Amino acid sequence: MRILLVEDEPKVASFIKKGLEEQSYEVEQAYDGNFGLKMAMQNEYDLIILDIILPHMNGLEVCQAIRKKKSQVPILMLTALGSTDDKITGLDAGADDYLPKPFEFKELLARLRALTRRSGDNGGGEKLSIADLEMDMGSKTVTRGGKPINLTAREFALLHYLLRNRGRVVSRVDITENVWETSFDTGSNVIDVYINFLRKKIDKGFPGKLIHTLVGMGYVLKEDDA
Amino acid sequence: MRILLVEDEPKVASFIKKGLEEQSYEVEQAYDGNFGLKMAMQNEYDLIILDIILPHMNGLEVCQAIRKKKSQVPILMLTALGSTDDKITGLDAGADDYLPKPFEFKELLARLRALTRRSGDNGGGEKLSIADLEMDMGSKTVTRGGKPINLTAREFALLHYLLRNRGRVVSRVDITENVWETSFDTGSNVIDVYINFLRKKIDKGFPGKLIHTLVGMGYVLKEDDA
DNA sequence: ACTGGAATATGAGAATACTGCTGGTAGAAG
DNA sequence: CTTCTACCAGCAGTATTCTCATATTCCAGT
Repeated sequence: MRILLVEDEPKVASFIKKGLEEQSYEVEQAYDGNFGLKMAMQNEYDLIILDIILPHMNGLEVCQAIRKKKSQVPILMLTALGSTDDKITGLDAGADDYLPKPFEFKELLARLRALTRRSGDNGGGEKLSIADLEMDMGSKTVTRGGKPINLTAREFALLHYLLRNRGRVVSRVDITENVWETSFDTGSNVIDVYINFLRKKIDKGFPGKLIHTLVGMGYVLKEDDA
Repeated sequence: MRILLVEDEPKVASFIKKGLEEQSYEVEQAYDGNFGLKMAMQNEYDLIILDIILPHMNGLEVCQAIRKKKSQVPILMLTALGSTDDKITGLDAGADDYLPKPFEFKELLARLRALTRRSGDNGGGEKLSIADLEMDMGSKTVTRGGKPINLTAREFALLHYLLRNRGRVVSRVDITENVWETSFDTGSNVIDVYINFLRKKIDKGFPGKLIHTLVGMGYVLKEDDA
């Protein structure tokens, strides 16, 4: 879990950093707005903690700049200003939460957990399932109806993505970007082929298909409707 | 934007409801935990505002129950308790934000915007509806009166466009540009044909037509006037 | 009302796009 | 060297999209 901490007061910064590292978060720091924005643009973070009062470029501007880039990183705004109006400005600038100083460290942690829950930290022994299909992220194993299923890395990644979006239709573009991580359209049919692999391993021989095709739209992982 | 408000004090409830409706949010109410949970399960909301102190089942329990169902609706916890520990419990129970009473209404609005922005911009669980017709963008499914309706990609796109502009007349040119994405007039009648397809699927066999023709102008999706 | 021309609705089938699948290649892993 | 994985090419079957020809409806101007 990588966190970007943008805070100019060295004392506060190192306090937060230490505390977060104790919880085994990976923390990178920036000491002013400009630099913070640059780091946010160049790297991928799971969360950004942003002080409002910063040299060069204030937190609100940084926040807006990040959002303009369509980035969806959760942003936690941090500041000494406690009045309602400031909070509102912060939240409207695109922040996801707001924490007034002084705060208790455990509250920071709690809000952090709330913000990152969604982005799906798959570090720990997370388990995903649908119907009688189970995927264990920890041991990278998949079973259906108790039977273990052997998947290659790609197959696993694809199934993982489908599982994370179960019930939602995912287009080929979605899959390309999230599983193959190339935004370029190679004009190939790899995805079809892999869907076919998965079908053979997951659906074939089991009652109730899980992988469904929506022609012209994409694929869904869902239980057959009753 | 549909909001579920779970709050037992009538005064507070109606205060919030009124305020939200002024901002043209659609608000539904529940007066205790049990009922709130039931409503949350049976309907789709864009956001849930949950008081912690409730009769029958407190807000924390409701929150956990909702999360257990894998539902990702943003939840805003509301309470008189202001101490840090209570906030933490709330956030860890699966809430996305926490607002201590008394609060200023505009702060509630700001937090609301922050919470709904996220679910809105991932294009995901968006839902559109008119009368008893519902469209779920996530699973690309359409139902009328609860009955599932199968649409092809093109039909879905057309209905989506009509739904986004429900109540407004859209011309053939509008449709060509927005659904077919060609600004060129091919001189064909594809649109008529597809309107006809849609009619067969969503109007035929149901009481009350939704698709209306305005000769010389275009089409509208609207409920029959009483 | 009546009517003729324009606009829209509808049915059938051709044209097209999409998907499932097989077989094969290159390269990595063992 | 053999096996396994990732990927590509291409065909066949099928669902979808579109065209066209033919009703039907609409509406101004009698």
